[in-house]
Amino acid sequence: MTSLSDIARRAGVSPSTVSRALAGSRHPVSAQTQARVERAARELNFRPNLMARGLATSRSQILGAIVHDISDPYFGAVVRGLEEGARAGNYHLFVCGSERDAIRELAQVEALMSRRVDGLIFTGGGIDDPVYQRKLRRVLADYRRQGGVVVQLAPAAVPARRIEPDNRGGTEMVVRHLTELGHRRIGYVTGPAHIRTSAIRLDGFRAGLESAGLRCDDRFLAGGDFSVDGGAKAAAELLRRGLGITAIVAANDVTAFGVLDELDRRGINVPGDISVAGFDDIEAASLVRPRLTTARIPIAELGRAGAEMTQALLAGKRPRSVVLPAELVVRDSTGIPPRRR
Amino acid sequence: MTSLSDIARRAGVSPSTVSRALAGSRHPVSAQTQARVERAARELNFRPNLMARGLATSRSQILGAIVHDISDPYFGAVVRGLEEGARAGNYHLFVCGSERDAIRELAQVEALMSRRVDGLIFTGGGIDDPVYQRKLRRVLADYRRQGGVVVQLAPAAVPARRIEPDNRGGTEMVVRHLTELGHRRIGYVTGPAHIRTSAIRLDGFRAGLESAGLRCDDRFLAGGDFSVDGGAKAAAELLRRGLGITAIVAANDVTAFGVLDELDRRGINVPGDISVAGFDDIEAASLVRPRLTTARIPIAELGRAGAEMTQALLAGKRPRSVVLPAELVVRDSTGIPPRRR
DNA sequence: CTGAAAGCGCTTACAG
DNA sequence: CTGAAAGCGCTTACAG
Repeated sequence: MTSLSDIARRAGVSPSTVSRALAGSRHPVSAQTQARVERAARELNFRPNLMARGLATSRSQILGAIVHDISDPYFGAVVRGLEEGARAGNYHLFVCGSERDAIRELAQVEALMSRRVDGLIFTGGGIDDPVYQRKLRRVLADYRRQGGVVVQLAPAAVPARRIEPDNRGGTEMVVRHLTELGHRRIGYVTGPAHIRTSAIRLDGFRAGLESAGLRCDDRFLAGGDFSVDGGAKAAAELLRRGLGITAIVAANDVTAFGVLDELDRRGINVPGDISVAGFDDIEAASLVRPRLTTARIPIAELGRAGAEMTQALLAGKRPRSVVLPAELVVRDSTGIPPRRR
Repeated sequence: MTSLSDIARRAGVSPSTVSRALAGSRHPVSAQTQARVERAARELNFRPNLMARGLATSRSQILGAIVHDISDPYFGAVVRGLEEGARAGNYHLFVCGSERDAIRELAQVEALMSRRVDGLIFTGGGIDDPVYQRKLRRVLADYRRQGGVVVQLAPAAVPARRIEPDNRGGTEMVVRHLTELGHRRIGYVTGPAHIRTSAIRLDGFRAGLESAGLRCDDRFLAGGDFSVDGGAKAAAELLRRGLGITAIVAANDVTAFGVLDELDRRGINVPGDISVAGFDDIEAASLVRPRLTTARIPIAELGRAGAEMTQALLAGKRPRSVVLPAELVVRDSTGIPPRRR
């Protein structure tokens, strides 16, 4: 592996000068020397060792992202945005999956800290668990003390700068859409119980019902986990309860896909018999049939903005936390309730 | 930031000993010392600086993966498998998107090399472009010379150990399925022209037709790019040509979704009027309507196996390249051709 | 089993 | 504008 000193020798200058010429230092270098060094570097195919540079500068130029599930299309889109934003600022991106597990998430944070990532980005909702939160809080305090910054692109379980979608408002909008269509018996499939996002979207659901003068009966709630399977099972459960439901709101699109699938399997027409709505507006939402009504979040933009906010923090700026509005997208999966049941 | 020497001081031993105690060295350490060091490390909340370790050992314990598009569900699943496999071997994973662009891919490879990743994994098909290939070949030679290993989870454009799905055989199977149903006029939507995978799947398509005694007319081919939009446009193009097509095979599922969407928009019944099939069997394939007939690849397993092969190579083993068989999954999007046109 | 020393490949005050 | 020197935080022969 060719190193700085190899270039130095070939260019007939000192390693210090090579470093300054190649690493874009603010220290002046004569045009002639600059050219000679660049030439030598090119000829020797020099690739600076970024671990060495990182050690010397105590800046890794790496951003660490923790996602709940890398194969979930929502996180895929977020990561895409993050990568764009990171690349634009000359950062690399580490992606770690937590599987929404507190232990694993802590392990990933520790690992990222050992890699000395400059910024930590939590892309999913925080985990509601006091023990975990206490530990995380302590670890992040350490991290900040050493100069790290942390950003969360979802409701946080510990203090952190945030860019988050309007989970509550978005869900309320979806519910309002349904109540305005005339629905009164609306079921809800939650997200995983221990994730903050789930709680907030559920709040939105309740608020939506209330503002339509409806009360929220717990029997209309079924537990999901942001997966297709979870959605299908929850839909089955809601039907089993025989509540005369005319609409089902799912905590996210993926869950809604499971609901649609289960209803289809049972020959229940959507939206003729039951309306279905989701949350997120991932690409597949307009590919399923019927096309899914949902609350749209600008997912990739969320990622890009997250990377930018992280870099702003690293640059010493004080960006404010922001809430991104959700937008109702009405497609074919919602309609007026059936005449009578 | 607390370092090895801090621990050493607190435990009353030398940094060398701390290193040996904490990094799982094969060098013996007395049980007593071991305990004292571990205690000190715990008390001081020690997190070893992996950049420093990497610099000293010239092993980063990082695997670098290059994907065509991180938000594509296929690559999402591959990355998930890769991460599992990497974690199992105590490696971290860097993920970089190339957008199927030769320039950007080369830049990502260079970046990963600068990070001194131990292994390089190309997850998508190689790019068919002589200039790019020459450059890549040279860069990879450098990389291997410095101890790096490279694995490709798809048809490679340059020499590399591979684990690849049976792209040709899988496509042939899909075509055979259609010809056995009675289809004779079958359209094909290709993948991006410069990607090797596209060429091989197209070969499979042609071979499938031939073995059914049909000849492949280029008018039945339309160019796609592995995107929904590309699939939709290609379907429109095929219809515009008025060839009396009764089936469309798409180079991948995502493309097939676009085809389905376009046909639906035009009120063309699938599979009543036209059958549609894809390739990959990503999760969404069974969520669209009609459910998509496709050739299944064990995507996440491919990723896991890729990470394992990379580690095997790093351990000095000589694993053999393997082809993973594809499996025909018949769902609702294919059926017998309509009586007459 | 333990430690002192050199080295990994960079950067950056400091001196000139 | 250039260079010598020290340092970043580890590991690992080498000596004992």
